[in-house]
Amino acid sequence: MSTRPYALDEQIGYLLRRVTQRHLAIFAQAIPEVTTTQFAVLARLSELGPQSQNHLGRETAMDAATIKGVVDRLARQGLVATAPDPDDRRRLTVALTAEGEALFRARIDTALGVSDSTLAPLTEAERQTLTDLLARLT
Amino acid sequence: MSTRPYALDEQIGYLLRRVTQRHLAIFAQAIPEVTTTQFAVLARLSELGPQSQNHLGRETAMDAATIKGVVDRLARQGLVATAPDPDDRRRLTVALTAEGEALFRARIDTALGVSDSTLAPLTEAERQTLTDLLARLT
DNA sequence: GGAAACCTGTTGGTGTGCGAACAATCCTGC
DNA sequence: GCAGGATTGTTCGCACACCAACAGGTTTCC
Repeated sequence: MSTRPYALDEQIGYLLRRVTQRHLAIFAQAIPEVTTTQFAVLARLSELGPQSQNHLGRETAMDAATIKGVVDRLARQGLVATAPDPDDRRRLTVALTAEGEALFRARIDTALGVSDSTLAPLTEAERQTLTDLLARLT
Repeated sequence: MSTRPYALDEQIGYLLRRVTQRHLAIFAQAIPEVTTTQFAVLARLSELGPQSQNHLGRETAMDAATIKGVVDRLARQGLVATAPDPDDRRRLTVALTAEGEALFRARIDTALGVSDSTLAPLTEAERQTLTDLLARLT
């Protein structure tokens, strides 16, 4: 019967949750208009242009049920607009509105600053190391 | 007008969300009885003994509203029990049940294996580096 | 050409997370 | 000894996040 101790504070899942908490708080403080997930959707739409809702979800790492809620809330704010795809009647095309594009552009620098603030306790080299290691765990 | 590009895939928040997703999926597969947050509560109760509900929340990085829901669901499963504190009538003391203690002990090794699986793409040295860097961002 | 397989979006249910507001209780300072 | 302030737990509302089940539409492949 093994009794390896379970050090909660050293578990990767617990650390991820706590760092995420801190990051979300910094983001919400800096950019109150939208959430991190909503901003990710704006970024991808700006980068890739109009996308079907499910495809947009895959591009932003959200399942079909989640992306629907996010798109609905963005549409309610007038930041994206949806339209049926004439070529495939199952699809719903999601596009940035002028307002959504404007908000995204206006907040890019702030959003990059949020990432910097989150990583503030680390040196430049350490930030790069962390980013690289995390990218290998996706 | 600056136009620094916004590389979503390199933003710390997006990376944290994706790595967390992968970790939660591995955990749910390996330990279907409870969630990661519920397991964290079991771990802290096992480590510290009975605690007031709010204090337990602080020890597991959850606010008062969140810890209440988690404790309620654990109580519904019979893994923890709550009792009023005779010395302070505001307080609700939360304690592991025998069943909760047994489940926690029985799943410790599996839970440590979940952390290993999450970190599987990294070498031992890289895992330590990542854990140390994340710990400095809490 | 038509059945099977697949894909798209929707809905309902469960479980975090957090802010804000509230009532009850406890503590502090005068 | 008591008024003001702090703490504890609760509730409500909002926003992810995922599973499972479903209905329609499209593709594949015989």
